[in-house]
Amino acid sequence: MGDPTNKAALFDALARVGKALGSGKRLELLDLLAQGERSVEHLATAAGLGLTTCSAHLQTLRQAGLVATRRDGTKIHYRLAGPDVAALYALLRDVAGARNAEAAAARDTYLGPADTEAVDRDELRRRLTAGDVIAVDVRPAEEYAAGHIPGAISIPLDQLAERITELPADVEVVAYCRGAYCVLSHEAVRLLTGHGRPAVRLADGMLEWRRDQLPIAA
Amino acid sequence: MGDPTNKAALFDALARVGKALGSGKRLELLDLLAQGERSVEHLATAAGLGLTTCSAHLQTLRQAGLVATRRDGTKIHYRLAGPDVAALYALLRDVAGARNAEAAAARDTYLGPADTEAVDRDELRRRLTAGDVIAVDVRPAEEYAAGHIPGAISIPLDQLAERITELPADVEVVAYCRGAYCVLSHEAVRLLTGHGRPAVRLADGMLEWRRDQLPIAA
DNA sequence: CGCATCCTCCAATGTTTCATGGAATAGTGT
DNA sequence: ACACTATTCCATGAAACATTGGAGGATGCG
Repeated sequence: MGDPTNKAALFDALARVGKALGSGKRLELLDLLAQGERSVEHLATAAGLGLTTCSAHLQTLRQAGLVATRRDGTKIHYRLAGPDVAALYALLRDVAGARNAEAAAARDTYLGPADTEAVDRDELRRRLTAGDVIAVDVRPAEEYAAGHIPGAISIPLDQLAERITELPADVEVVAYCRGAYCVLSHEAVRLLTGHGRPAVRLADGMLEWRRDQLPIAA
Repeated sequence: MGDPTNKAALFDALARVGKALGSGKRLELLDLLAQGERSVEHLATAAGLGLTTCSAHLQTLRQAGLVATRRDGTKIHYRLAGPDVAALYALLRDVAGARNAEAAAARDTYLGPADTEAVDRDELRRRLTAGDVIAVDVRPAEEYAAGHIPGAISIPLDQLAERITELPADVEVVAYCRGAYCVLSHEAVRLLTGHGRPAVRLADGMLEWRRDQLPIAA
């Protein structure tokens, strides 16, 4: 009863998924894929990887069952195998942030000084329906196109400075991005408040919005 | 903005937690620790590891922040750093089972033929309050002592054959164990039905019971 | 204090993984 | 068929990891 060989085989099989989560580059790829499907080349440049290196990491993720592929002409688009994969990534991130001091320190360093005010999703939804604020999606345009918070407008961070005039000067902006560990909304709020615009950021982002199955506009 | 060095440092820090989940032995240790705290020696024998090897794995888990220690005399007891760690382990397990064909096959091989009937938690709680069934915790006695389903009695699997007479012959037994991937309840139900006793198993176990914050008896 | 227990640290070994560049493959367009 | 693009496969050296035995540190007991 309970053959130790089978038991080891089971845990080793589970570990293959764990191993796939055991590389910063692969986690970065998952982070990108959580926003929508992407070609290999796009992922490589976005994550700062060599093409073959990126492909190898994607193979690892695919063998673990975490991502799936779709062929479109000569391009191959990778995507997360399912919403549970995004949830796993988010939980790994949250556990690391809560339990691992180094991870928490790295997060705080990356996100920069805690000088930006944040609102939670309930407050955003309440104030959005009240017409009190304007939600701005500061992620790259294609991520906005792959799904965004209903009512939000898209101004990618790298266009925000030049397009700041598109925003009404007297309505508060709520900027959001990929997720709680994404730097874009922090930068956006700093830029906006630096220009004297009232701006806060959403405490998390699309990753958590999708995870909790809130409505999404396409 | 968004220093790539800091970004890499963040993902590498998250990856340290992922790496900790990238070994079958470490997952087995987490599986055991999810049932309650344990000494190093106990963990080593339970997982079939050398003492130093076990200690090394525990150090890895501790550095990742997934486990914590408590000294009691010469013994050192390890425990999960928090309930979120158990949730992370459970989700990894579930994602692997759902997305990775090898993991699913390994699980099915380990748990044996699907010849045992399962009930879910709602049904168990309903029938327990109705006095319709008797819940039997077939985990080792110390895991029962560390917390169990209210109303359940403890008959460890390795004592079940000799203590079968303690069970009323005409009341259905619901056996449960560590979790959905634990073999004990499967074996218990096979043993009981093999003796002509009416028995089913709980579809999951204490891991999921704790995760969903259901009441626990001590 | 001396000794036993329990565990961690250290060093050495073999194994696995990672990054990279070149070759091979699949699909597109001419 | 041919060139071209996008990606995977393969081989290689460098780095990281797992396992094991023995030394060492902390605690408890007589």
